[in-house]
Amino acid sequence: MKAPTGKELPKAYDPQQVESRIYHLWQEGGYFTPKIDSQKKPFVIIMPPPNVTGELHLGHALTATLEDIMIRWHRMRGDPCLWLPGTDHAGIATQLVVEQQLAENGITRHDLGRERFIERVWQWVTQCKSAIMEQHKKLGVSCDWTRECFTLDEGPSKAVCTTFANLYNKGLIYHGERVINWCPRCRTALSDLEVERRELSGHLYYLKYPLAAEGGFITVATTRPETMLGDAAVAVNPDDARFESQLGKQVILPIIGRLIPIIVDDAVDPAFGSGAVKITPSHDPVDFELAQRHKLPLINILTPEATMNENAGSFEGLDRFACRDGVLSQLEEAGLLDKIEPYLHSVGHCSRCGTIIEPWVSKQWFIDMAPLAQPAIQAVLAGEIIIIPEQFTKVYLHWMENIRDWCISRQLWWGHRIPVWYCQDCGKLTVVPDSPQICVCCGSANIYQDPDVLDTWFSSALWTHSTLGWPRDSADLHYFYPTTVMETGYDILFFWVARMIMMGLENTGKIPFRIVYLHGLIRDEEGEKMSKLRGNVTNPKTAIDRYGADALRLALTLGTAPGNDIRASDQKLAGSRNFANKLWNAARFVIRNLGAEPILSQTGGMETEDRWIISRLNRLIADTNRLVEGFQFGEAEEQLHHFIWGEFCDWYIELAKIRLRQPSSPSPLPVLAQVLETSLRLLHPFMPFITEEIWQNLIPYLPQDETRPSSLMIAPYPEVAASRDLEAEDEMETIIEIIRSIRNARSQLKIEPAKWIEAQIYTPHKPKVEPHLMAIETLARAQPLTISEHTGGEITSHKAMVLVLPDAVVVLPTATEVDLNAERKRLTKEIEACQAAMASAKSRLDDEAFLSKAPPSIVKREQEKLLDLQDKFDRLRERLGRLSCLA
RNA sequence: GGGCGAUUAGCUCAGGGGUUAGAGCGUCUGUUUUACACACAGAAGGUCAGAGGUUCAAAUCCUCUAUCGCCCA
Repeated sequence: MKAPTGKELPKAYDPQQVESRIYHLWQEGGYFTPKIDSQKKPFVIIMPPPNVTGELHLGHALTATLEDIMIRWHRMRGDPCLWLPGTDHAGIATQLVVEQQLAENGITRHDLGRERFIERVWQWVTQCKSAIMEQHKKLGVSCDWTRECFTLDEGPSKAVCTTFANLYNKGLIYHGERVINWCPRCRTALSDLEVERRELSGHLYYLKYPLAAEGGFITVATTRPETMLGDAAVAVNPDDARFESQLGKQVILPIIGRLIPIIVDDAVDPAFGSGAVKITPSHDPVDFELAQRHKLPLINILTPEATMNENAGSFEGLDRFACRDGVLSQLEEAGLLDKIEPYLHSVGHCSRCGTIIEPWVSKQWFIDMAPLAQPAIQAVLAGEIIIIPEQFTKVYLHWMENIRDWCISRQLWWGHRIPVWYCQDCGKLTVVPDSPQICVCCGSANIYQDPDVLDTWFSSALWTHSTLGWPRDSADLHYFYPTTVMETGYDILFFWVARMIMMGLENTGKIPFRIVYLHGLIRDEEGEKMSKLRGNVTNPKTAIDRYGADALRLALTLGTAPGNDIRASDQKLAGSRNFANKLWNAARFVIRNLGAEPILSQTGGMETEDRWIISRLNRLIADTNRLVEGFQFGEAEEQLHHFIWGEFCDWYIELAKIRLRQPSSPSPLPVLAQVLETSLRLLHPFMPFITEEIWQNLIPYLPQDETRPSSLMIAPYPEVAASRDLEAEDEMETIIEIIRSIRNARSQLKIEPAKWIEAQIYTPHKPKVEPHLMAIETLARAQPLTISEHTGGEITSHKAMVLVLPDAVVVLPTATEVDLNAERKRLTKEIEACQAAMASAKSRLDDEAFLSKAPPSIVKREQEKLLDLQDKFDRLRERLGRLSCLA
């Protein structure tokens, strides 16, 4: 055994002095890297890779905390644990960040050219990745840094190309002309999910289109009048009688002068606007489909920058919104603007840069999702994959059942280049995972690669298996796949989780994970979503520097439920820091006393309070394990908090102090040490730094144990060692109640804290209470203190205050300041409350239905309750009666 | 338009058929009591949004209403 150093711990816990030192200790120990043991089932989490767009925010900190809790818990339980970290290249978002940096110097990416721009992005990425890693380390995450991955690494890139080629060969990836969401600022296509719809108050413009053959007009309503330049038809609902006479006729498209037909289609809603709608196949997804059905021409009027092109006639070169004004004024001059109504409509915005997106026809790559969705739906329906909290299952299924094709090509420079080569000789496509030298059809070397890149989420969708080596048949893939838990925010259920399930099943034939755990969003104190725009983003580093990593972890997760949003605040951080300090000082007390008694013996008897705290500890162990197993981390933390602060510190340590002062009874030190050590292990997954630091300080004083590991993080997680000691719990409950009642009375009587007060205890449970007289005396400051089996009926002094408890009556005979009226009032109030409780118990017990239908245990409990109440009621009545006699 | 969730103490939230509904923070009163003032002791504070229903029993399950929030079209 190492000799106790006798060095005192600092008076307050200072995380800054501890955390980085402890993290190094763990890293040097190599505890983060799992050992593959074919006999054991591994526990695996693939970390959601943060974007390399900047530093981590509190949402990432929450993700990392929850995952670290699970990983540390499983690791301590002896499971081989892989927690694989990584980062995401985040194509459009990262490109935007670097473009903004360039813009500060007045440069665009086009000034640099593709190659130099990419170099520039890599510089940024390198710096960003290390910043993210540092932040994660500050938070204490125990992930396996030796397996860290980046989406653009060779392995994951190989997975991307392989998947693309496979899906292409199966006919599930196709190249096609569709109306997609186009961001004119990013100059790229976006998927439907990357479009954020915002309600805007705009206008509904009613335009009059002249009929070609005769006089008159047909009126159409639109929110985007400038698109009329690309109109190919006017459509009405076939059942709409208002337009019967105009069917099959042609109208002259104003400004342009093109002749376009009036057609019928079921898709037209007769209730919208005038009932007739303009059809712009190139600039509206619904119109596009309608145009396909009616073989209407596609007339594209926009450039990629959303200025008007040559098809817009005299408006060529004008910005889309300037063009709107121009079109409106020309129509007005021509008397063709019927009316304008205010109109609330939802407008798509680029979720990255906020620019209003333009539905735009273009040739893009798509994945046909429906065939991939089917097995992914089945996996969840069959319970192979479980979603927590459960209510998101419905959301998932609904989205999957109505899934639409996914536009995966992006006109960006940063990302996985699409593995498609076009032959300039035969015009055919070569789609292979490896860079080909020649066309697979004609053998020509005259081929060039598609300039576009893939949606970032395409590579993210492969993350659970591409990080483990797929498409190679690697040892990691064999052992760690399928992974166990996918823990992430509910906001990327569709973006990521759903797609991972589909692609995991498609590529490996197996589900990618068994459990999806979705956490809520972090909000600020006012409940606002955190965003850079609002400027309410907290950097985890700031919080850690001020309060410590453990405090941040606890503040983010204490008392929270899965899937619920979380409000972050300084108050919560301070509360968590206070708890850390409380634990620190409890440990300080224990260690100081252990130091005074160099040899710690495990022998010696146990007092009731020892049995009590150990029984409570066993209950805590059972609860904690049950709750963590059930993903109820916030609740588990609450139980730990309650035990350590409310039971161990408030009662057990206070009781132990009394025994340490007069060493005749068995020493509480073994129990103090045992309870502290076990609590540290229980708390470690949640607050790893402080628990490790205390543990390292504590173990030199503990009995030597060859099996004890060198770090708390690999010590075994506590398991229930003994059944509850209900006798001890009951006894201590009585003692605590007596102490509380005297303290309460002292406070009511305004007795100075330092002053001793005489107290008499009357109880039929004298043997139970008697051994604790010293504790009651000290903690309630009651002296002289006597105990008797009599009922207390002989109290005659009107000065006395009588406290009626379930197991005892406590009399304070010299409570000189007792106001008789106040005392009568107090007793009457207690009697009333007692009566009310009795009445409810009685009415239940009088109810035949209750007696026959309720479980016997409930009935029995109710009977006991009534007896106790009756007893208390009698004693209260008796006391009140005597008081009345005195008055 | 469709769907999901929330409504519990002044605030932030747990709890999800079975004692008299909990925690943290805040408030009030007192205290340097030798681990801790980042603390201790005590107290006040709730018709569990409203209305129906199911049940021996509802904060908890069902229906409707109101308010707020989110997702999908």
